[in-house]
Formats: sequence, C-alpha cells, structure tokens
Amino acid sequence: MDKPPKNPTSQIETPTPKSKVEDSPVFNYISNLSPIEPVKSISNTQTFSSLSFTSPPPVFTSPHPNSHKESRFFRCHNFVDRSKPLESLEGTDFKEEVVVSGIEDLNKEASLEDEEETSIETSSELPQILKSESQTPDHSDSPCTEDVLVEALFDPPRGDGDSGLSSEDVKMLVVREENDTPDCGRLISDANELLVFRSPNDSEAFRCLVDKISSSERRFCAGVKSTKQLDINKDNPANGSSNEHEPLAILPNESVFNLHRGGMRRRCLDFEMPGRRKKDVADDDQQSVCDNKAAGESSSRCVVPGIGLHLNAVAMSSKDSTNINVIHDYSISGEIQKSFSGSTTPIHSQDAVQETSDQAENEPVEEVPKALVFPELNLGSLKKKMRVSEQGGEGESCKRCNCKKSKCLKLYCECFAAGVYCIEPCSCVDCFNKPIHEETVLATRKQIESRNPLAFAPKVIRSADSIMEAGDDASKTPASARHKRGCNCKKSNCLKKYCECYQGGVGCSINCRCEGCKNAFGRKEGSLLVIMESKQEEDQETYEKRTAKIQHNIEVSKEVEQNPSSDQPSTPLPPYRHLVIHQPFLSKNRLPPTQFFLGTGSSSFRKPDTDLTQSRNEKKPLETATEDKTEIMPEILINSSSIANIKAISPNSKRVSPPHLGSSESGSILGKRSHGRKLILRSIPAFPSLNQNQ
DNA sequence: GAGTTTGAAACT
DNA sequence: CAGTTTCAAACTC
Repeated sequence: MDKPPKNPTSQIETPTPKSKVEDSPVFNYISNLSPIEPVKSISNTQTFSSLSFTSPPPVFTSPHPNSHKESRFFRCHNFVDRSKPLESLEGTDFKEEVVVSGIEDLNKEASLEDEEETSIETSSELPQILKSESQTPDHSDSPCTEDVLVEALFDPPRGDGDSGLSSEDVKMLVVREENDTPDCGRLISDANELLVFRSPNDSEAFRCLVDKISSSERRFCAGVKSTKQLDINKDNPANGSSNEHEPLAILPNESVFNLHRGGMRRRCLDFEMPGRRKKDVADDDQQSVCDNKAAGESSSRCVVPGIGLHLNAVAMSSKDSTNINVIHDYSISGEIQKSFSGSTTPIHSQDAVQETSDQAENEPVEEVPKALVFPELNLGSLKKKMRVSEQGGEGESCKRCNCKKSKCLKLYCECFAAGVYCIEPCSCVDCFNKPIHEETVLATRKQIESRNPLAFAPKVIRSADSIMEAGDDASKTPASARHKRGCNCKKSNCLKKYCECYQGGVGCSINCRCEGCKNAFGRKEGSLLVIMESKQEEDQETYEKRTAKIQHNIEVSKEVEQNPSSDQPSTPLPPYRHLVIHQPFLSKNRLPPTQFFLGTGSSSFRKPDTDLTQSRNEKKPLETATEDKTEIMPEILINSSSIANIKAISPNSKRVSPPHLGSSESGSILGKRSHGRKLILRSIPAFPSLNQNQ
C-alpha cells in the first residue's frame, strides 16, 4: 500500500494495459486464436494485482501460483466476459458470475474435490448460470463449453446443497453444452486443461499457490474492504458493502477471478475453519457468501475439506490432490463429459455428499484419492490443525498459526505466509495479521515482497507436467511439482515435514541444498538422474504396464462413457486423469517420477519475473497440453525413460520440455525449461505473456 | 501438554 | 554472500 515498489504499476496499469493490449496486434491475434479476450489481459493484471492484494506488486511478480491458474481462469472468465463485457458484468450477470466464481474460489481453497462435487451438487444453479453464459451468442465458440464446463466443475457452491444437481445434472449440462457448441471437442479439451491447471495449482497450487495469494488477498481485502471500496484496481473485493458480489463486482473480471479463487476461498475457509471466524467482521459479507453457500450447500464447500488456505501446496497438496484428481477426471478433455456422465460424476457426487470424506472420494475415483492424500501431511501437521480447527473438514483447510513473537507479520507465520488473515483458531499472540491491521499487514507484506518478490508465492509449484507424469504410479508421483527454492535440510533427510519439499509432497531438486536427501517424493541429486534411472528401470518394466494401463483406462473410460450408468469407481478415467490428478499433488509418498525433470513447471520458481512470464507461458502450454494428455502420459513415461530425448522427440514441438534433469527447478534452467515445456500451446500460438504486457 | 528438534526466515 | 539468530512448526515423549 504504502508504496508499491515496482509492480504497483502493474495494478494501476491494469486498466490501461487492456486498451493497449487489446489494440496490439498480438492481442488481436491471440483473441482470435483463443477464447481469450481482451478481458484476459486485464484479468492477468488484475489477478496479479489481486494477488498482491491491493497494491503489492511483488505479489504479481510471484507468478507461479496464480499465474497458472489465472491464465486458465482467464479463459473461463474471459468467456464470461465475452458473453458479457466487463460492463455487463457489473450488471446482474456479473453477480451470477461472481457467485459462481466465488464458489469456485471457495472450492479451490477448500479442495478441488469439493469443488467438483459441489459443482455437481450445487450445479443446479450454476448450470443455469452457465447456461445463460453459454447461451450467450459469443460463446458459440468453443469457449462456451469450456467455460461452462469449467464453471460447472468449479462452481460448487452455490447452494445448494444440493442437491439437485447430481452428477446427472452435470452431465446434462455438459452434454447440452457440447451439443450447443460445435467445437465441443476443443472446448472440452480446453476445459480439461483449465481444470487441470486449476487443480494443480493449485497448488498448485496452482493451485494454490497462487490461490493462496489470492485467497490471502481476499482475506486482507475483507479487512480492507470496509476501508476501500473504491480500489477496484487493487483488488479489494472487500468493498463489499453488501454481499459477495459487490466486492467482486467492483473488481474487473480478472479481479473477480482472483477474488473468487483466492479471496473467496480463503475467507470461506477462514470462516469455516474455525467454525467461523469472527475476526473477519468485515468479512461478514464474504462470510455471508460463504455461509450462504456453505449453509446452503452444506458446509461442505466451506468445509471443504481441507483445503487449506495455504495455498501453497502443502496443505492443499494432500487433500487437494484428491480434489484435483477428481477435477482432472472431469477435466480430462474430451472425455470429460464422459467422465462426468460416467463414473466421475457419481463418484464425485458421492464424495460431495460425504464431503468430509475427501479421502473417501477416492474410493470412487479409485486410487487417486487415497494415494493422493499425503499420509504424513495429513496426519502430521494437519493433525494439529485439525485439532484446532476442529472441524471437520474445515479444520484442515485453514491453517492456523501459533506465533508468539512474530505478531503474525512475518513469514514465520503460516497464515501470513499464505496470505490470509489469522482467524480464531489461531493461537497467535499479539497478532497483527487481522483485517483490523490491514495497513500494517499490507505494509509488511510489501516489505517482504520487496526483499523477495516470491516470498508469498507458493512454495511448491506444480507444473502441468506433473500431470503428465502420472503414470500408473500417478498416485505416487507428485513429482511434477517442485519446491520453489528447494530445501536445506540437514538432519531430517527430507523425510519429515521439516522439509518443505517433503511437506509439499514434492521431490527435492537441484535447487535443494539438503544433505542425505531421502525424500520419498524424489531425491535430489542425482535424485533426478537417479530417479530417472530408477524410474527408467521401472519404466521399462512398468512403462509397458503403464501405457497398457493408460490405454486400458482410456478404453474403460470410453466404455464408461458409453455406459454411464456404471460408475467406474476406478474410473477409468483415463489413467492420465488419475495420474494427472494424482500427480499434481502429492502423490503419495512415492516418488517423483521422472516428470520433474521435465518441467515441472514448477521449475520456474526461482526467477520470479522470468518465472512469471515463463510460468505464464507454461501455463498456457499446459492448457494446450490437454490434448496431449493422453499422449502425454506415455510421453512422460517415455521421457522418464529417456529424458534426454524428450526435447528432440517432441515432434510437434508440443512438448518440448527440456529435460533438465537436474535442473528440475533450478532457476536458470527453469527459464529454459519453461520455454521448452510450454511450447505446446495449441490454441495459443505464442502468447506473449499476458502479464508481461502489464 | 511440555519440551526438543528442525529448518526456514530474518538479521548481521 | 555467508554466518548467526530468531522463530514457529514438526516432532517426541
């Protein structure tokens, strides 16, 4: 707030940039190619801004988390935008979107699973909204379906409880949309991609990550909101005089996205977690939203399991992974619909019902869920959190801190680090990380960001590649993700949560300075190589199996699609799906499969700016990747076997992930990698990074 | 629940 | 940039 160091401009610029961007030939080109619209550019800026909260540029810099998701989101939103110009958004439509988005956010935070489930359940409303949107003439294009799908998936919340929509409804929607749009296939694929991205990032961390920031912002915003309504640019969704939508409404689409994702979730989480935060008085609005949603839907959303605020991956990783998985299933492109109709929906729905049983979800999904969940993570830290939070699902999601001396204004504080306000459950002393001290929080945040622009970025970045990775092991491999900076473990051998890599469910990478690394998710050193080698061995052995499995899964999925009635628990969602889903997050303890090497988009971490751009770029590619998914898996496997070849291999240039084996994350390498990887961009030729435009 | 261990974050 | 200190989570008992 005080002074936006560098980036502040980005926020401010957001408005202007749009025009510029739009005008630019590149923009036009892009817009033509992809569903992305001008809004997108805006969104980007906003999103970042949102991330940074009101002003913090640094946040923007931290690209990863958000960026991935954002880019995708943009699309979705974009689509919305398309249908409705920003202005229109302001109108009623806007509310709808907002609501949806808000829901999404919540879901994301909570957990992808919930999202999906909720989406299904709650979808009743959503569908309508979606429909309306989809109906919009603009959408005739593929985007519509995509958006719709995406939203549907994410939407969750609203209300519902609902009920009503069950997997069938969702299916209907999907189908309907598909029918509507000729390009359904593409759309679907896109949607899948989008979904995929979200999920991971979710990290992500995407989802998270990013999400974290956004969420954090949201919280902050909540606090701020009272103070600032005007700051549209900033993000402050907070304005929210009244309900959710207001703040959101204020924000441009992008902001909305961000808000939805991040802010909404966090708030919800916050509230939820504790049983509801009291703190966020300001958040009341938000709460109302959450509550509404939660209440309506059942707290499930909010509760959502666990999702933690933390965006970063850690907390999320475990559970989220499950969620993500689910999403992925849906997401899986073309097949998504199938999946919906097929096992997935029912599964999810079931899960949703159980909500709490995120893990349970897995059942239907098959392996993924269980595998995904980090055993340790959940057990360990979650334990505490769980305890504190108490509640069900929520508990975990929200992180609580126990700061005694830092006043929750340093990165020592998990809440602060996650970009969220401390809430009741926190046991912190002299906490300044509250809406009441918004200014202080923001100022502090800026300071920290000034020192390290990526300070608030998700620690664990999960690249799309991760998805790819999956493999049979998918459940196992978390690898795709990498820790931003790497760990420095000396005594824990990277086998305990002391290790951020391990905690995040990712393997150690070159960036790590750990000693005696035994990270179950992947060792460093040679780890990459080692892993690869080991993997190669496995791969050779398993590769065939995996590929067979994948194919089998595909077939199954198809069958399932054909026979929707039969849920396939296992769901055959194509293995990839599972894999992808699984992988992104923590896959079980296992390892890290080869993928890391690839790219793991995460790699980008180190260099913030570059990373950002890269990451963004990567993200895009990721989207494109969806197509490849089916192939990707195999490719991945292949890669694992012969990473070196990868680059050369990528024929279409689709995946050019440079195998930086070692590089997995290394910053310098990262940059390269990202480039390589991202390539794919099918729809998008080469996006100039939107952010960059900013 | 208290105390210890650990490693990130912050500081010098 | 390296070394040290501070801090809070993770872990152990």
